[in-house]
Amino acid sequence: MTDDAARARQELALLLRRLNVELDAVGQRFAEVHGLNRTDVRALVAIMDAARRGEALTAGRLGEAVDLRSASVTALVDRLEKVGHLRRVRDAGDRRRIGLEMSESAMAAGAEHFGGLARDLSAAMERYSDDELAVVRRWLEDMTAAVMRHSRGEPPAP
Amino acid sequence: MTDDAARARQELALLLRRLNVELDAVGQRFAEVHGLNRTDVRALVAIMDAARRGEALTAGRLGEAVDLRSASVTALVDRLEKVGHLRRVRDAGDRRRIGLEMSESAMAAGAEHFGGLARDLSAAMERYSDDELAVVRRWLEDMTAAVMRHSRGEPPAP
DNA sequence: TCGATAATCTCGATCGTCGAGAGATTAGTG
DNA sequence: CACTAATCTCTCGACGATCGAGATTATCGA
Repeated sequence: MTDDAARARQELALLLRRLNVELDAVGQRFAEVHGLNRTDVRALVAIMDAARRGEALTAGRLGEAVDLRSASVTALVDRLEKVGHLRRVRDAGDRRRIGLEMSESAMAAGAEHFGGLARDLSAAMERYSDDELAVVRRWLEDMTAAVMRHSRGEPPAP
Repeated sequence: MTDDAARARQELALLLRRLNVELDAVGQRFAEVHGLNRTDVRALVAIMDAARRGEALTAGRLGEAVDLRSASVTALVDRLEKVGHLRRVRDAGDRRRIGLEMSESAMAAGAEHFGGLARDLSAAMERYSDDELAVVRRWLEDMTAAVMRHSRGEPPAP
């Protein structure tokens, strides 16, 4: 491979990092607008994702999703419930469990903010052909796989 | 546009978010391995980036880079200096200023961890042609621009 | 019923962040 | 040259998020 090609790939890695930073800023902005901290946003996103899959997250599973201990989850849910983003709902089947349901207002705010971003991104992709988007898709999947392997300390190429 | 095309673009947005999460996990892992918190890592990255540009970050500019007040920057630099990742160096020209220099060990640890990731990513790009990488590059730049516009509350398309 | 298990909550302590203000140094002005 | 304003960093006290340990409530099997 040429030096040019190597440099081009390094530049892509830097561009990806830049995009990563900007995407983080979107979450940051959402947090500031709604008076939330980073963990609160991650929790709401986790609950929304679960809802999209048709599951109702329990307090315990939320703790796993955002990597917090039970004491912190209680405080987290207290915060979000106090400002009306969340409801605690005792599970009818297993009454030890606490189901977490997002309020309509929080759902709407999330959809407005992040859904709006998804729309903007989608609109920015309109100028791309199906073939081009297929290349991007493959690249995203390959990069994700490479990052996951790196995170687990596994050797690079498959 | 067809529904299929719209769904394909939404899937790309989701893939991007997934990759974003995995990249965050890499930073998280680095933090855990070295006993640092998230802010500490962001600070070290900011200092490394500045060093790569040939600048020596001052305490004030570091605060701007990671969005912390001066009191927090002092505590941050205290932490990093205590474990030997950083040195305070009084600026000779303006003796109010404190220059921040990374220690060789911290620089090496960062290069090993994040440089290794960059290598893995680069290796995963070897299977792509120049044309394909050009498409990805354009896409990354377009997405970054779209995200930045969205963050500033500006209308989507250029 | 009773002990084991599971899910959640309470309490006290620790750590990161902030606002306000102090101390030190420089730049500008008469 | 003195004096004031501006700039940069640090100190102090307070607040909030998180954690570990243990208590509480509910379920299940013997």
